[in-house]
Amino acid sequence: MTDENARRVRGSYRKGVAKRAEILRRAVVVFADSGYRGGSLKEIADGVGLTQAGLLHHFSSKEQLLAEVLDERDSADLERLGDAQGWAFIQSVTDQVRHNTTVPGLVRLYATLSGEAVAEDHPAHGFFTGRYRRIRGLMAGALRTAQADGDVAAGVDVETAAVSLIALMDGLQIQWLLDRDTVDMPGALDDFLGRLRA
Amino acid sequence: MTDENARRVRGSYRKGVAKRAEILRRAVVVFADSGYRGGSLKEIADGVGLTQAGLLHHFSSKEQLLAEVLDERDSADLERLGDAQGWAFIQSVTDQVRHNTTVPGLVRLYATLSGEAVAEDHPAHGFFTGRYRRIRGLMAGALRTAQADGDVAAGVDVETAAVSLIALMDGLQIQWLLDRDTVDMPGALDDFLGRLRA
DNA sequence: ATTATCTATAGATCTATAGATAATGC
DNA sequence: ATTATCTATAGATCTATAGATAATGC
Repeated sequence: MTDENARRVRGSYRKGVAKRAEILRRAVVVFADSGYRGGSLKEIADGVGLTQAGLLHHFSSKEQLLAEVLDERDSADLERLGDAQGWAFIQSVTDQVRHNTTVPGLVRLYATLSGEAVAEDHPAHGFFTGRYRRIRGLMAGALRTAQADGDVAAGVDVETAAVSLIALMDGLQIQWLLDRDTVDMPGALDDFLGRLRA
Repeated sequence: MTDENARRVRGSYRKGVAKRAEILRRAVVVFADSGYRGGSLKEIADGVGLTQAGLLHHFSSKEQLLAEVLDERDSADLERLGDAQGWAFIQSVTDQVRHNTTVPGLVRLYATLSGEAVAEDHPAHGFFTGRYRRIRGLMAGALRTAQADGDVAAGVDVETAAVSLIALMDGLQIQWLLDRDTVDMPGALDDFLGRLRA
């Protein structure tokens, strides 16, 4: 009875693991350029030297591929943020924004997908709703600590400032993507943060 | 020789004019919900009681329909802004944001399309690039006047403030669309403007 | 033996065009 | 007579599945 007939599962070969990672990297680029709806599996598959059917051996559906792209990017982002507290956390966010100016592809991924995902039936709708809620919480907590430390002015409403800070970053990304020479993301952010300082 | 053989052009019938306007209204809703790429002519046509081919009698292509939707919305927005100067202009912008909370469909149209349109080959790419450039100019001008009038603090860099103000509004829209109960767009905007005041 | 990948294909769409018919109004 | 709208269809896609072949590694 103990799995006498059970098919032995061997797991992925080395080649498969590498290809899977390659697909994820390519999917980021394609979804960033064309969105989820606009980007096709064939385009991603072509970019990694597979047929579209070959790609679906690694991911069972387009939706699952998107989910993995988002999860991967999300944990990478969280990792990069580190575990700084208070004002140091806010500073690490501005470092992130500065870094973002060197990776327009990733910036475009979030700008494109978050726009698409405001539709309630979009597969990433829940992801973005949860992500914003989480980031607002992190940001509000950091601002609160910074305020207690005397780094942020006493009059600042941390909940509002958290929403606004995130909104500012998102909105700057859109303008920057459309006009990179004119829009100075880190500059605008520093300016905003300067007004919050104690 | 003077148009002896030229086909006489009679122009649209009353019914046609009305249908055309109806299509434009419906296209706003569909493009807002699904974006340009995701929204189909059939969906728009169904919504106004036409076949997809019937719709294309009024607009020669999907791209032309989008262009007309954007032009129409743009002039409606400009009209609504009025001709206030200086701080009064900034105030009319906050009125607009307050009004926007009652028309989520229109908010979604811009949020969805501006995300899609960061792709350089998107038919609305040029529209949004130009639109942001124009709005930044209007906003910077109003802030400069307000500063001269003593309504905005002397230390404020109006160019940066213009970019940031627009970015804030756009970013707030995304968060608000995803979480309408949590995000207070006019509140966050007032808070930001309060920090600019003299 | 199991995984990786391919070819072929079903079944949905989608946009745009051609050509026929119905409605409108000089 | 001209506009409005329909049916039919060409020609592109797209995702997902079935089943065959090639590559990998117990």
